[in-house]
Amino acid sequence: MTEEDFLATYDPRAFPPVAVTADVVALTIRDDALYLLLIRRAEPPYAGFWALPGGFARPDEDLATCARRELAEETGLGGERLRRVHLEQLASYSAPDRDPRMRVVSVAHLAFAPDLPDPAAGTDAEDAAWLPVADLPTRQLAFDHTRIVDDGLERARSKLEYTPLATRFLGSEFTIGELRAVYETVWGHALHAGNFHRKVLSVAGFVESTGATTEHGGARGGPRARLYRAGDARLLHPALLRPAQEETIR
Amino acid sequence: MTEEDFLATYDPRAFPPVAVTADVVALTIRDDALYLLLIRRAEPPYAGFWALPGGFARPDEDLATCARRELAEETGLGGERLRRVHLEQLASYSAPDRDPRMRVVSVAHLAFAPDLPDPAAGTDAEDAAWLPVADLPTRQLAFDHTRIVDDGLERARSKLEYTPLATRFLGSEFTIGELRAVYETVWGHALHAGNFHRKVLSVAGFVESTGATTEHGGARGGPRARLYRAGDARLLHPALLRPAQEETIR
DNA sequence: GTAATAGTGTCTTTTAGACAATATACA
DNA sequence: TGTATATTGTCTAAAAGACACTATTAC
Repeated sequence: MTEEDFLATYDPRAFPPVAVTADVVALTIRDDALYLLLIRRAEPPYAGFWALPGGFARPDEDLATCARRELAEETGLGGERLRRVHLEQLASYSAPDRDPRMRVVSVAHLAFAPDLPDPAAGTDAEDAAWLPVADLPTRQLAFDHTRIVDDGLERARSKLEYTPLATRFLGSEFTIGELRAVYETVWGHALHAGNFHRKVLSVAGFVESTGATTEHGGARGGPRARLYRAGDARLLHPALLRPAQEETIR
Repeated sequence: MTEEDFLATYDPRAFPPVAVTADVVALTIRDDALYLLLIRRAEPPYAGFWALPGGFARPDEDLATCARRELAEETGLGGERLRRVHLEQLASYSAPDRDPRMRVVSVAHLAFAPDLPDPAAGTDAEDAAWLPVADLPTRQLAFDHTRIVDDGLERARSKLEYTPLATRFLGSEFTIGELRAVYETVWGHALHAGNFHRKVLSVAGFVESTGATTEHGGARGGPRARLYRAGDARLLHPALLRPAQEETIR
């Protein structure tokens, strides 16, 4: 053990300063497309670039709390509606040069939200917006946020497979067709309506019936659909797997 | 936006100091039991307690590098043998009071290693040891390390389901029976030998034959077994699922 | 020989997926 | 009326799991 190591064990203050931020990859679905909450940076570094919402942890809060606070501030959301947003830790990003100002370790989080009002209304009018994920390849995000978003999207796709979190993109009551639209939007391809329907109902605790149906049929015709709410399962068993993509396996 | 927030955006140095450590939940298998690498702390806080190996990130290294360095230092491992150890990020732990000295955010990592020589030999003879995971309930670990270990164990169990990482607990060549023993040890229950055998061989890229067999049969009899090495799959498809435990689903 | 293990065969059950049919409601 | 959608039915294929059997080797 070097003397430096010993000192480190003995007193962490001996080490150079590090800042820790919580950043949030917040996803929602609008018009059958996936949207991501982004903030346009006003100040350098990366002034003018879009970046993930996030900020430095306050002394008295853990990073999950920090992430939820940042999300509340940027979306203008609060109370029950904020509580319905799913928030989980994604991963930490710690490349020494990822922020030119100083050493900043980011603990990224992933959020699933139902369609929300546009931000900035209630907030201090920063330039915050829900942008279509499909447009991201044409934009360069600040810092390493492109990588973080990619990781978040992959985690989201994966989470829909074995958890009931797809329901978090919807209101408290929804139809099987709306739930299928969430899967199709996040996974990016069409699913067979009949098989999906049967599968969802066969997984214990995924959804439970409300007994009611929609007021009207679909916009382009069709019968009224039954309404469901999220069930009590935390995991889907058996899971709802994406068709295997050979590329991702090897 | 409060002035404090603005300042934070503008200059992270305005925030109180935080230290960032990489801690490692390093697992190995000995005698059909799961072992965890622990360090006995010499200094307060938690002097005399067992703790996860870990330490503060140096200015020029990211946390994965830091975790691998810590693992190398504590195991006395290096070169090819260290490279064969699987290391992945687990999660970050950030409760404000998790370290009484100051704010310390830990980015925990998870490592799978083949059976290794006992530590301390080559190193600076700290009190480091591989301890049976089964004994942990009787020990109180330092800080929030019990929680971190629990999360690591659950991640390990889950990873064996859909990745070929079980092979990382073994040498470069192994029998199907040895691979099955890894699953049985990590999952904590017996598997059907015949069905496991067929399943492993049926998953593309999980293992590939070396053409050779073991020199001798099993210690208690039986034919020589064929030898395999890890294949090129990164994911198992279809996955090798644990029997569903009703408790974990709800 | 006895016992244990490797590896294979076979059958049943579960699940996934393709495809079809029917009923409902919008335009 | 024509079309889109919800829901259910049916059949096939893939996979999981139970169980049995043979061959090989340690002792």
